[in-house]
Amino acid sequence: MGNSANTNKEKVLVTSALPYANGRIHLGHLSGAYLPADIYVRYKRLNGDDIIYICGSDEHGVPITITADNEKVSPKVIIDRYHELNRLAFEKFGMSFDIYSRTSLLIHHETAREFFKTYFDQGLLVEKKSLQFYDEKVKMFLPDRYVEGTCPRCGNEEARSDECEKCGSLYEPSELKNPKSKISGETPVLKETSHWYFPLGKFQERLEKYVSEMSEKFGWKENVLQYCRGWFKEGLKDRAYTRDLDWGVKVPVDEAEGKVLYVWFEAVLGYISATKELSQKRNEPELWKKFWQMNDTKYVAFIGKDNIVFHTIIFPAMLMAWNDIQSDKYILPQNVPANEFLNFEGKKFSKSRGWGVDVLDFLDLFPPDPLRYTLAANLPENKDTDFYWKEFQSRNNGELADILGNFINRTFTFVFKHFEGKVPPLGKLDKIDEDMIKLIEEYPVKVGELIDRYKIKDAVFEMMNLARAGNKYFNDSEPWVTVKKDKEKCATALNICLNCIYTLAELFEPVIPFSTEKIFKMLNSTKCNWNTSGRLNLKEGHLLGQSEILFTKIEDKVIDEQINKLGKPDGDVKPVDEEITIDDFKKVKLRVAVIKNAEKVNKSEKLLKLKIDLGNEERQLVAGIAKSYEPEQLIGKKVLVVANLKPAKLFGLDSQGMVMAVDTSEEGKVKLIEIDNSVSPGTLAK
RNA sequence: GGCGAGGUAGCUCAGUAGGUUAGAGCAGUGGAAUCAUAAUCCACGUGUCGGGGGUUCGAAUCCCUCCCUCGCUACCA
Repeated sequence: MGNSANTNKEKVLVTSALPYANGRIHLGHLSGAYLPADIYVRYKRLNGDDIIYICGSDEHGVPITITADNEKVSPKVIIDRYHELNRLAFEKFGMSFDIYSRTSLLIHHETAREFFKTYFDQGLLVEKKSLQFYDEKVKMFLPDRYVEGTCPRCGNEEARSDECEKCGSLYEPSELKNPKSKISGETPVLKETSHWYFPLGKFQERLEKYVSEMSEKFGWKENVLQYCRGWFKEGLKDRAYTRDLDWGVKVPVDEAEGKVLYVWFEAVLGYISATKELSQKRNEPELWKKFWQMNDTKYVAFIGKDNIVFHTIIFPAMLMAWNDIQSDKYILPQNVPANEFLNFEGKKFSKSRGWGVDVLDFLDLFPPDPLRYTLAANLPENKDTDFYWKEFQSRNNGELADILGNFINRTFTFVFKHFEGKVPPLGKLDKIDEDMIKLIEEYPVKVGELIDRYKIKDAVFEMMNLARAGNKYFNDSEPWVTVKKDKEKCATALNICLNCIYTLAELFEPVIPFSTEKIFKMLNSTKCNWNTSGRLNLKEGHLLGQSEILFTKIEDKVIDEQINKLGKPDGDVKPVDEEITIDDFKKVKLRVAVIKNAEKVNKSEKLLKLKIDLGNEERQLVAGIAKSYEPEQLIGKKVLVVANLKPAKLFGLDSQGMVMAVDTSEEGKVKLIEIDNSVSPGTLAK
C-alpha cells in the first residue's frame, strides 16, 4: 500500500525532441513532447529515481538558411535568437531540464562526426555519385522536390527531377526536359555530386525485432506501433547521410568539401552530445557514459508523432551500427511515448494565419500553472485534442480555483480562526476519518502507477479527484458544527484535511510546481519521497505558514478578448518581400474576365475547370478554388486573371492563365478578387 | 485520388482478450449546507454507441459495405 520507501531505484534517461531553432514554440509543442516529459521527470525525481532530463535546440538544416537569407543575416543570428527565446519560454513554463543544450556547439559537431567517421571507416556507408541540379543564382544544389520539368516519358510538365508521379517512371535528372528551379525560377545546371547513404534496409530485420521486443516488454503505445508497422511494410531504404549545403556539421572526409551531415542523422545525436555537455558542467566525466552506455539505464524519448520514425527506426539503427563496430555500446530507447498533436480551437496551429498562441505570449498573459494543468488534463495521448480558451478558463476557475484552491483556502482559514494556525491534534477516529486516511494513502500509489505507464492525463484527473474527496470530507465532517459541540472531533477533521493538502501538494508537484511550492510554504514543510507522501506527515502542533490565494479566477472578458484576436495574424510576422521594379510588374498582364462556365475536375479535390471570357477571346483555365466555391456560384462573376501566363497542363487539362485570389484565415480557402460589374471584360489592370 | 486516424449523452472525452440496467468531467434541473476565492456536497440522463448487412446464445467492442470529419500527400500556373 505504498508505505515502503522506494527500494529499487531506476536509472532513467529522458529526452524531449530538440525544438528547431527557426521559430518560437507554441502550445502544441508543449503538449506533444515537453510537458508530459516534465511531469514524468518530476515524478521520478520525487520518487527518488536517478534521472536526467536532456533537451536543446536543433540548429542546422535548410529552413534555417532560408530564414537567414530572407532576413539577410547569417544563420547564426537566427539560431541565437530562437535558441534564446525558446530557452526562456521553457524556463518560464517551468520545464526542469537538467540541460538545454544546442547542436551548434563544438561538442555536438565532434560527436556527430565521430559517428559518421565510424561508419565511414568501416565501409558501412554506400557512396553514390549522381548528377544533381544546381541553381547558380542561389548557389545551391536543389533537392529533388525543388526542381520540376517535363517528364521524358509521358510529357507531364510537373515532373520532379528524378521521377514522374503521373506515369511513375524513374529516370536520371539529365533526362528531364525544361528543368526549372522552384526556388529561383531559373534553369538549373547539372553538376556531379556524390553522397553517402546509410543502409537502413540492412537493419530492417533487427529493427523489427527491437520494436516488437521493446513493445512487448514495456508496452509501447498503439499509435507508435502503427507508424512503425507502416514504415516496415513499405520497406526501409537507404537514406542519404549527407547534403550539399554549407550550414551544418561538416562531413569529416577530405573529398567532402561543401557537404554537411543530413540534419536528421545528426540532430538525434544531440541528445548524446548534450549529455556530454552536462557531464562537463557537472564535472563528472563519466556521467554521460553511465546513462548512455550501461544497459541498466531506462531510456525514454518523448516526442510528437511527426518524429516517430527518427526515434524508433533511424536513431536505433545508428546506435546498432555503432554497437556492431565499437566496444563501448550504446543503449537504445526503451520507450517512445509519442503524443499526437494539439490543435487550437478546432484547427491546427498556424503562425502565418494567426491561429494559436506561442508560449511566451501566453505567459505574458497568464501564469504557467493554469496552462500546465489545462494542457496536462487534455494531452493528445491517444488522438489529436484541442486547446479551447473556454476550457482553459473553466479548468482554471472550476478546478484549480474552486476545487483545489478553495479546499486549501477553507481549511487554512478555519485552522487559523480556531486553532491558532497550528496543526490540530488527531483524536479518536470515526469511520469517516479512517476511510479518509485510507483514501489519501491510496493516491500516491494510484497516481504513480499511472504516470509510470505514461497515462498522464488519467493521473492528473486522479489528482484532482483527491481534492474533490477532500472537499467532500470537509463537508461531511461539518467542522463548523463540531467546533462548537465537539472540539476534539473538529480538530481531527482539520488534521486530516491538512494532511490531505500535504499529499495534494506532493501529487500535484509534477503538474503545477509553482503553486505546490507555495503550498509547501503555507504548510511550512517540504516535499518528501513520493511513497511516504500519503501518510499523516504533519504532526499535532506543527506551525503553519502564511496562507495565500493560489489561483485567481479569470474573467469572461479576458477570455473573450483572446478569442476575438484569433485569426488575425500578428503584426510581428512580416514576410520580407523582394523588391521589384515597375518594369518587372509591367510584364504581368492582369485582365478582367467573366466566368462563363465552371465545373469540377474529375478526381481532384481542389481544381475547377473554368471557361472565361476575356472580351475578345474565350479561354479554359484550371484553378485551385474548389474548396472555396461551388461551380454554380462562380458563373457570371467578374474576376482578375493573369492573361499572359505561360499555359500549363493540370490533370491533363490545359490551363491558359490564372485567376487572382487572396488567402483567408481558413486553411485551404481563398477569396476571389472580384471586379465591379461596370468594368468590361478584357480591361487591363495597372 | 493514395496513406493514416476518428465518428459514443448539449459540450470534451473514457470505454476492444465481445457478456448483467454503456461511463466520467463540464453545462442544465432540483435539493443540502454556510467554514471558504458566491467557493462546496448530494440527487437527476428515453444516448438509434455514424448508416446498413453479417458472425454469435450475446457486439460500442469481430467481419463486410456505405456515409461523414480530420491529418499527411498529390493537384492549387
